[in-house]
Amino acid sequence: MRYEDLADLPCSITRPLVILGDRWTLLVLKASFAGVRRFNEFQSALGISRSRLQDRLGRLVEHGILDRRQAADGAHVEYRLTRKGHDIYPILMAIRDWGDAYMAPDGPPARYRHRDCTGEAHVQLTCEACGTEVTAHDITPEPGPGILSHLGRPGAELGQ
Amino acid sequence: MRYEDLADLPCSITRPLVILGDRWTLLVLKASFAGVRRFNEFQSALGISRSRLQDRLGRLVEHGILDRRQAADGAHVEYRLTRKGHDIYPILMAIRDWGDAYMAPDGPPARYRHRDCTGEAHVQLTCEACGTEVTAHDITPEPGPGILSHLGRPGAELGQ
DNA sequence: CGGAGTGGTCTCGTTTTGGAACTGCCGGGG
DNA sequence: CCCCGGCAGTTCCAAAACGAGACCACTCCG
Repeated sequence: MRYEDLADLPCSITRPLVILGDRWTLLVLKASFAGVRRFNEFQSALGISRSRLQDRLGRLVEHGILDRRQAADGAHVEYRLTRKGHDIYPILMAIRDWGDAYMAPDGPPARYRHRDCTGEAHVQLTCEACGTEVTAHDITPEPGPGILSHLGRPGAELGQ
Repeated sequence: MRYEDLADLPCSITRPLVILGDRWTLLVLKASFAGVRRFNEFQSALGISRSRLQDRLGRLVEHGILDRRQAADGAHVEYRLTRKGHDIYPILMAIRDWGDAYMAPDGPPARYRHRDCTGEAHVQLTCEACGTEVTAHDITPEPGPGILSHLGRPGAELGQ
């Protein structure tokens, strides 16, 4: 089985991971959220090779996560987050919370503050019905509507 | 620069990504949360090659995310999530929320319900001071204590 | 025109990956 | 006891992904 075929599985964790879950993609997006927009800027900020960066940016544009456009002065190109790309932020913040908890022995390298009140922002997994914060132990997955069209398909035994 | 050297940067997004951000690692963890514990079970659930699975499991054990132990019957090996591994769940749920929003045209393939009240669980990025939900636009990163020890180091220009 | 800066491409040697065959271990049944 | 099947883990090789650097085409600016 090829890795890309996983994108056909009816799983909302697997499908994004086929796009985002490789060596550089989420780091490129992290730079995007930090305000990086230009090719050379990405390259020097991340230390990624040019050909790899080209590949990753192209893939993100292809999936509608970044938008590639000529800048106002016409002299260079800009890669900017789309709405879809902007909504990836909670994923990066969830990673950061875990990194702060387990990989930052000297304390958090950065604080991510709410601009309005200077409080720190954190990710919470909450139940939309009762509002309490939940963990993996409190969750039971069950089939949803999106799985119906996949029931009799080949490969349906993979994933959950 | 080698990819693994990124782990030295003082950034709580970059450091976890060096461990978790490759082709299979988060999918292995997704299977773990779904109750998969045995080598062959991981392999048939994911379609990953045996050598790759061996590498990924070993790396996760090495980082204290999974615990490798002999099962009670002594006949086989089990890989179970540690506390550190268990805390990765919000990352997967953030990915799922995004996947449900943008990669599930037929609706969510699965619902993740709160066992106590059957409400659905979702990830929120909230300000711990004022309690409101925030997005990337509302956040201003600033230096934290963990960055001090890295100020004069080589490579400090990378990251943000 | 010439030089600097841009995004992007090409090539080459290295590393990572996928697939499948193979090993060694253990328990159960004859 | 021996054989067999299932298990985790290893080894091998071809293919794909990768890093580094040279190279190209274009645009602005003087």
